[in-house]
Amino acid sequence: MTSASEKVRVRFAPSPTGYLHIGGVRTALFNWLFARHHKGQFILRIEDTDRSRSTEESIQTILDGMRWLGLDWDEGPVRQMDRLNLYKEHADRLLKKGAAYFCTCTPEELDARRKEAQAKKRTPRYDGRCRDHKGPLPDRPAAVRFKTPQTGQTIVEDLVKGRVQFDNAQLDDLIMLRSDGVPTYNFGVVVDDSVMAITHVIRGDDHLNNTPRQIQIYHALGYPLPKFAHLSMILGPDKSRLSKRHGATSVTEYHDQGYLPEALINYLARLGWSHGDQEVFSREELIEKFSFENVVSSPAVFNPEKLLWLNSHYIHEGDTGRLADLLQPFLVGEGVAEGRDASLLPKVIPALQTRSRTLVEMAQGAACFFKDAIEMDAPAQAKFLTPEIRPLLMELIERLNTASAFTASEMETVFKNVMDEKGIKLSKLAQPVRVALTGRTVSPGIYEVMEILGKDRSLQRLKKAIDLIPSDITK
RNA sequence: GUCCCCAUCGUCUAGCCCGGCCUAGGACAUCGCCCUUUCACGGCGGUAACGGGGGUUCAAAUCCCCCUGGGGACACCA
Repeated sequence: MTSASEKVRVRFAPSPTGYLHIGGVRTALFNWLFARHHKGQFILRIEDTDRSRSTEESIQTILDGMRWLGLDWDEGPVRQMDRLNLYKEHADRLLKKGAAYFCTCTPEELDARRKEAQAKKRTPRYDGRCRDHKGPLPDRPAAVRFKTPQTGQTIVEDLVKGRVQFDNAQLDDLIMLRSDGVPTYNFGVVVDDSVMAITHVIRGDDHLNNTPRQIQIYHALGYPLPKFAHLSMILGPDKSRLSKRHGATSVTEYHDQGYLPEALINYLARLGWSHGDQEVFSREELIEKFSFENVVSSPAVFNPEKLLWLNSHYIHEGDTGRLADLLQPFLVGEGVAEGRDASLLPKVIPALQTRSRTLVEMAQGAACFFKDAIEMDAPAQAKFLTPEIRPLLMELIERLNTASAFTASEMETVFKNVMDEKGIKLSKLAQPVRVALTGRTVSPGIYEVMEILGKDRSLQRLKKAIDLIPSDITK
């Protein structure tokens, strides 16, 4: 598709003003997939020119998130604040050409005019009053504005949206350099994308309106245009732009809630892109199959349920050893002392894989195998550890004591015998035992649980459970 | 207020570009059944959509126009 001479170079350019947003991740992912598909380069650029809001901490969060998801970059992170002279040089070029000019309007003045326009329901727009200012350079701090062509049209050929037309009369003169010499977004991107030889600008479609202005800057600078691809927004359930009030929107939260990176990647890839009816994709398949041909142009509602389903899918299929590693911190989170009885993990994890949708759930289910004192779920206790079950449990303990071996199959035999003799169903016995042994109503198969726990701990817990049963004075 | 984008089941989407194979397919969720003398997993089946109106055409989810609805942008934020 793309010849070797025009090697694909794309970039993800977040502004470090907060956490790494799920929408940002999707943009990063599409960039990354496109780069990897074309064996091109993926570059990370930090757009930190908003000095009041950018933080080091945020940069760190972004890098961590990218690493967690395996979105590795080939160059960077490049920081815009490290290259101020680059923007200044470019601004000077335009100033010299007469394609830009100094503007001495103060932010306060501009703000007041804008507010007034909005109040009068008029289009807020810079009126160009400094545009034709002649004479000596201003003696007070001045911003540099771009002299946007006021006639004709600018056409954006977009890989996702198609051909989009804008009247230049619609555009006003944007500020390129603030009065302190720091570039604004629209100027910074153009300079950097040009200098960094970016071939495809893939970003959120909230930037589509900025594109004609940027195209004019490319023209003025004499730089070739990259290809553009504007991805539709990710929406919340109420169809407004996905934000914090819709729930978790930061990658960190998904990590902390026990999601697997491959689940998030898979989910986000399918949000706005498809490959026929396929739902589950490995990273390699994604790289192989990704193309803008199949990127959808309409916005998509974020569906946490489906993400959860994918996560459970990947947990079901996951490699035990890897899951064991990933689970570790979550076990600690459940109060299991670090590095404890790690030898049980190879048995515990497979037993829990089909009943855990997240690593948090898995850790919750696993905790009872590692702790001395289990946490008893109160409703479960009330429901299943009842006086009428006491004799059955006592009988069971008796039999287990004399069981030849403490294996799952032997357990089954013991249970069978009790059931036959007492004429009860397994469900009658299994749930109370489950609660006694794990403190919960959901656990691996009950025989399996006993085998993993072993004879001593199993019997101990059963006895303890009997002690918890209220005495049967009413009967 | 101006400009831009978008419009298939509740949700993600296939189909649309190159009209007929669409009595519109898949997935998540939901409902029901089955499997399991345990909790899950799993299997099977059901409910559910082309926003409205005009064209064009023998034929429109598919092409054109309008309306409506939703989203976004209009900063010395990005």
